[in-house]
Amino acid sequence: MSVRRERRDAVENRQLILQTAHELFSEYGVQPVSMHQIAKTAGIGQATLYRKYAHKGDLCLDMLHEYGDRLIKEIDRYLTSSSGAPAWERLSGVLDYWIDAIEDKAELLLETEAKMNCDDDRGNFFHSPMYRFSRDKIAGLLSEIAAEDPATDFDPDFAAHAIICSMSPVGYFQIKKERGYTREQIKEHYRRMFVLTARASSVRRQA
Amino acid sequence: MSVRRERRDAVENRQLILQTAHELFSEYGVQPVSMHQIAKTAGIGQATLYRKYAHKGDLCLDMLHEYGDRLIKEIDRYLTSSSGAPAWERLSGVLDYWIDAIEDKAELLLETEAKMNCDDDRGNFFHSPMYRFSRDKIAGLLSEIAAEDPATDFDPDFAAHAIICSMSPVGYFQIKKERGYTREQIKEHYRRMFVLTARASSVRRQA
DNA sequence: GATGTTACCGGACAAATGTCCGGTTGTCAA
DNA sequence: TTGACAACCGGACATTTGTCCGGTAACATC
Repeated sequence: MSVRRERRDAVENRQLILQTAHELFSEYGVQPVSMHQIAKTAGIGQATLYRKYAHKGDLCLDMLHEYGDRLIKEIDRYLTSSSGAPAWERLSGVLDYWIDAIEDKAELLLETEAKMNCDDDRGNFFHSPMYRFSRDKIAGLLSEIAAEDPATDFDPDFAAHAIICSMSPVGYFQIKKERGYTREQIKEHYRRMFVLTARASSVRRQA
Repeated sequence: MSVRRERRDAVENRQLILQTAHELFSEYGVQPVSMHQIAKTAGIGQATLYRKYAHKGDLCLDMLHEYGDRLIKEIDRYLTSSSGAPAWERLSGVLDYWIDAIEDKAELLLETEAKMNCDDDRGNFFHSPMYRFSRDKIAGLLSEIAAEDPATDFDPDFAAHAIICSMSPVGYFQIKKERGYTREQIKEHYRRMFVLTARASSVRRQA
């Protein structure tokens, strides 16, 4: 049995769905727009929409992919251009990119996160390239930092996962609202929490 | 205008709802049970249920309160009994309690978390005593640890919030499933990540 | 170009979430 | 005790989510 590629009409419908959803979200916001409304506006059937996207979070995640690809490229470029800098500084930079992404795509990310307990792989943020890439890079940087400091023996992958989880949109906006922090202040807090400790022990080691 | 206490029939209904929900959840699990089913089984109207609980996550959070109160007491007792131990050890103990709670109440917590983007205060986990208490205690322990090590200058409250977020049920079960970790292995990972670093720098300082 | 297979289409259907409103009952004050 | 008010009650209703199935059209093969 040969691999059959997606039918042309299916591809067209996918484009149509993404474009329609984008327009509706731009006009009314993400939360108020229903799947029914998207299908109706796009002029397609309900099932056609649900066949492509298991739920709204899944659709939102797909809408984030383009942005995610761009983000991945940007972070990659940043890491290349700053490859001479110490690991803690590069880690700090990556976390900054991540926080900017949360602010830029708050609504889509919140919607995605809300439906993330789905056991199926589709529409699960943890299977997205954006998460995978970020976790790998953060883990790599943590490894570099750990290599300089023999006292730290945490698992870099686990730690990277924990760091990303600690930056979940709900948690981010919760503390931001509660304390009235600006985006830059939160970046600074994350730096102090995850980065400066590493840097400090590294500096202390050199002394 | 005097403060009017909850009407007797309202109190009775609340008890009835909690008991009915508990029975249904025990028999079928949390996710498969609908609000309609709960109301019908309890023999009350749909609106009566929704008046008390804005959504299923809100109901789950209320069901967690009894457990949460017990947890708070346990942690408090533990902290009192181990007040002589170093701060990093007590922090480790608190995190263990928290992970046990995630495992014990996985379903209810996942349901609560899924509906947490609600802007209204009702049914928001971040306003629960369980979260407040844990954050305060963790922040206090972090302060103690930081006091011993002048190199760390993170904000204890912010750090405590980040630690709790990093332990969100979805993230917890994601990494657990992906790696096939046991509960004890994850506890160990969190220890290494958040506790041993502090301990190490403290030991290094003494040397 | 004809043909069989197969994925796709979308309206209709089922079920869950969330809201409204006329009727009822507990509670407070007189 | 009684009357008035406010909170509560619950069935019916509206909206949203998610699924089924008969019909249609694209793609591979001949």
